[in-house]
Amino acid sequence: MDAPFHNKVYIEIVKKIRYMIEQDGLKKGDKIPSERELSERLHVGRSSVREALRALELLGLIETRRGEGTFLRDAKTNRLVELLSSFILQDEKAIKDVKETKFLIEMDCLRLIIHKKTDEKLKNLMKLVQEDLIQDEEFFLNIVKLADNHLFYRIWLILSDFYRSLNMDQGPFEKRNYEALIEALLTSDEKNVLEAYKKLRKLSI
Amino acid sequence: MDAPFHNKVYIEIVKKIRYMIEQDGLKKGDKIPSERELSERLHVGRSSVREALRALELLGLIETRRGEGTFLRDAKTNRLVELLSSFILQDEKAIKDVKETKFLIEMDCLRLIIHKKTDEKLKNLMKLVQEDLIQDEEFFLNIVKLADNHLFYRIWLILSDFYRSLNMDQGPFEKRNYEALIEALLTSDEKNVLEAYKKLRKLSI
DNA sequence: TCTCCACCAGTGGTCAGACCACATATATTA
DNA sequence: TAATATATGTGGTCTGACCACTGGTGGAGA
Repeated sequence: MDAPFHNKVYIEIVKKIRYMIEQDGLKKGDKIPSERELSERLHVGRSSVREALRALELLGLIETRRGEGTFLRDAKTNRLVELLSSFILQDEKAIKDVKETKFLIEMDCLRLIIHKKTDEKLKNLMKLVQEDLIQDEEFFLNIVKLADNHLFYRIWLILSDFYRSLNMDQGPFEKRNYEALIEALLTSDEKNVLEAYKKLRKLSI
Repeated sequence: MDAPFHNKVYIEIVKKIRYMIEQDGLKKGDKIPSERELSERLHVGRSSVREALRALELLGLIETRRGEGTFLRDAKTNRLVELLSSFILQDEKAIKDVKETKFLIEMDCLRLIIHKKTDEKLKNLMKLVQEDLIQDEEFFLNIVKLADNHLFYRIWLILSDFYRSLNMDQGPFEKRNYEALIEALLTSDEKNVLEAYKKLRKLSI
């Protein structure tokens, strides 16, 4: 119906749904119109609407509950990773890239933190470590958040999912390394910070 | 039909397609069975097959050509990053984050290059600069490629697109800054490299 | 014989309608 | 009032029907 010229209908629908979400200011957990309603409002067949929704679902951007409806989802836990990893990550190089990218971004975040006033929050994080309340992934989730760069945050989340799905042996959680990293951050000395990080990650470079 | 217990049919189909690809040893570019054939072989409706295929398509794992068929794509050009940009980046048009991220990634790539044997290619790049054949964007495209991390490459491409669309005033292309950056890279000294970069980008930090 | 072109089968793209399974709200009944 | 039955709305799936496009094939014409 809509654009037989170039784009496929379901792609148009994806865009329109995204636009709709933006317009109506929908948040995570909010309900989006039913398939039948979308079908009518957009003047397309329900099957096309479903193709768009299924794609978005596979990406983890929406969640459908039979008998209830379709809801926006917190993109944090997405199946995207599972899928892509099973299709892509056989490649040695790709795995290496994921790891490398994740570590480099973590280092960038550390650098960003140095130039911000985050002592208070760092001390809170320190407490969490000392009280054995968090481990590696959550620790760096906090770090990345402190860096206050939403893009890095999103990218890191995906990479972290990937990384987890690789089931790489990380060795035990050595608390003192994490404590040392925070201490280094509190000194605001880049060199110290990076050294602490490399020790934590057992990197040589 | 298949698993009425919990899983949705289209998810099962995704899995089976993946299995099929593995079994038949299909490579990128190869054709996968037609929608109708899959429908028969898997004993499901064609619409369910399509939902699965559309999802895989949106992920960039397959490519469909009307009148021809459905083909496996080079998984290396996955949509990981495009997804980030179209759904997540759009929400928070944090211009500052885009700029910051782009620059940090460029610096990461520079660091990566230092540890690789790329002198030859750097010298070629130097020639291009000297002969006025390239400007900023293409210059850094080369740099990012040299870093040899596909993930960074994809991310940078998106950021670069976005950055360009922001129409930020970059000032004139000062050739000598780019030449100096390459020279610094040839010295393999991280400090020199980063200083050259910061001068080029007029960064203070 | 060779070349060109119309035709046809196969493929993806889309729509409409019909069920089913499930969840919730509403009306009915004990 | 509380428990139950019904109605309605939702996603899940299948079927069959077209359309638009591609590529090959076979026949007409040179």
